[in-house]
Amino acid sequence: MNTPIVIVHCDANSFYCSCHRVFEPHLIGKPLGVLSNNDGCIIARTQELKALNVAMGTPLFQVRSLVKRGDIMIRSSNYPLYGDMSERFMAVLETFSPDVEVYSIDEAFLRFDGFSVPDWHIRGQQIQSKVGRWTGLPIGVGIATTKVLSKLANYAAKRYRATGGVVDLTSPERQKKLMAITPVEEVWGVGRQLAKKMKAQGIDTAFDLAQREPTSIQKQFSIVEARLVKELRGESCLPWEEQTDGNKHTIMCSRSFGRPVTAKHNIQEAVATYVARACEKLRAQGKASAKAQLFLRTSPFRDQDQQYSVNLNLALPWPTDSSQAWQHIARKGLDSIFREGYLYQKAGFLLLDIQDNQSLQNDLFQLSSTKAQSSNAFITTVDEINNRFGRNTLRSAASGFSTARWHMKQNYISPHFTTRWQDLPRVRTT
DNA sequence: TCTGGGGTCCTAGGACCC
DNA sequence: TCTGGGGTCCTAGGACCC
Repeated sequence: MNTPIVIVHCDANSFYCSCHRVFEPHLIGKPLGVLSNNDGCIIARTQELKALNVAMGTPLFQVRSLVKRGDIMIRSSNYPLYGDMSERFMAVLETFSPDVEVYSIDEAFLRFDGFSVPDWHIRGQQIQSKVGRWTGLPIGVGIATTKVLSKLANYAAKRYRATGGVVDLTSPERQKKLMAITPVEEVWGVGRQLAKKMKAQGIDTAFDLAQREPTSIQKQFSIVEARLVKELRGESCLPWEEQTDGNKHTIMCSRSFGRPVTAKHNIQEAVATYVARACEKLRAQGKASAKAQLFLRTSPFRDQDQQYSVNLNLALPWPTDSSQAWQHIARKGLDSIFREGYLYQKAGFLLLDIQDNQSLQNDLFQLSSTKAQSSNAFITTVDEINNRFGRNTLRSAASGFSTARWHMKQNYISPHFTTRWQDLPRVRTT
């Protein structure tokens, strides 16, 4: 008999918060929130914080008094820490299956193809326990035969405490039971808008959705929702993507400013910084691009102010990973869209149509090959130095200085426990 | 005073071509 | 009175995800 393919979905509970707790154990059991860039709003919450009815996306200023009183704890986001903890997490998962699809920084699908496992629930507990012991991260584990069902299983693992964080949903009877009590908006891929439309048609639960014909769902919605129905019925139709990163179609770098910005030279510095960062990512992936977008806008939350939002398409005649080429055209682009008199809040640079850098045509007329090579050698050296000594060690003068007023706020930043030598935790013995 | 950043995929509609 | 049809490419916008 063929062993069915089993898909196990693992994700860390309150991942960003849990990363902080690993290195600051006094935060365990406390209501803890992690802030977005600029310390703007809360983007990750522990159970204890959720219990206090602090919603996702709550602006910091609305809970400032709770923070001051020590009722809740907060940390600025610390992406180097999360990235490093994520790698450790994924490395543990890879000890269980050779097929790991890293879906996001804090979750992954494991595929078990041809494994004969006597008890999936026990296997799930083993995964959970090993990740806990090796990384300190608490995780949920959902086990089923399709991605959508395994996500659903993991939802149940978090929602129902008695599960201990592990749910085996390989049996059709258990699938039915769970789906019947699960609101349709909890299905992966059904957001607010879709849930509203579906409920208007009497689709209230995951089970209701699974009962519909995929063809009629496709007519009313789209092929995406039709696939969801099939997956809920146990028919696997979402692709398995082992190398999800490294094959991006777009690369974005954008930031809100620490405070409103009016001066053109500040915006120029910010844009130069974002362009440089996006091109760095592009080179790190060995890719190039000929199309991009530059955008600039005021704060949509400031009703009292004049609003301005603009999105400019940029194109180069051939794909390149050269920061200088993109800097040049982005600067000209900014000249054409910048308007005096607005309180700008955010800018960004988005590279589109990312392609391999291998087969690129050199521009025979513009650059002699020796000039192209020396420019390559220069930028490679800059990237190497920045990799070794930290981002922005070497940067273009156009990016300005780190004290600039448009820079991010990070008032609650924690040490880079795992990625900076001087921040390594110390252990004392007595 | 203070409201994130970075992605994906799909559809509709216009331009253009034969 | 009548105003092709189909294919492709591109873009904008909307929905979703973490």
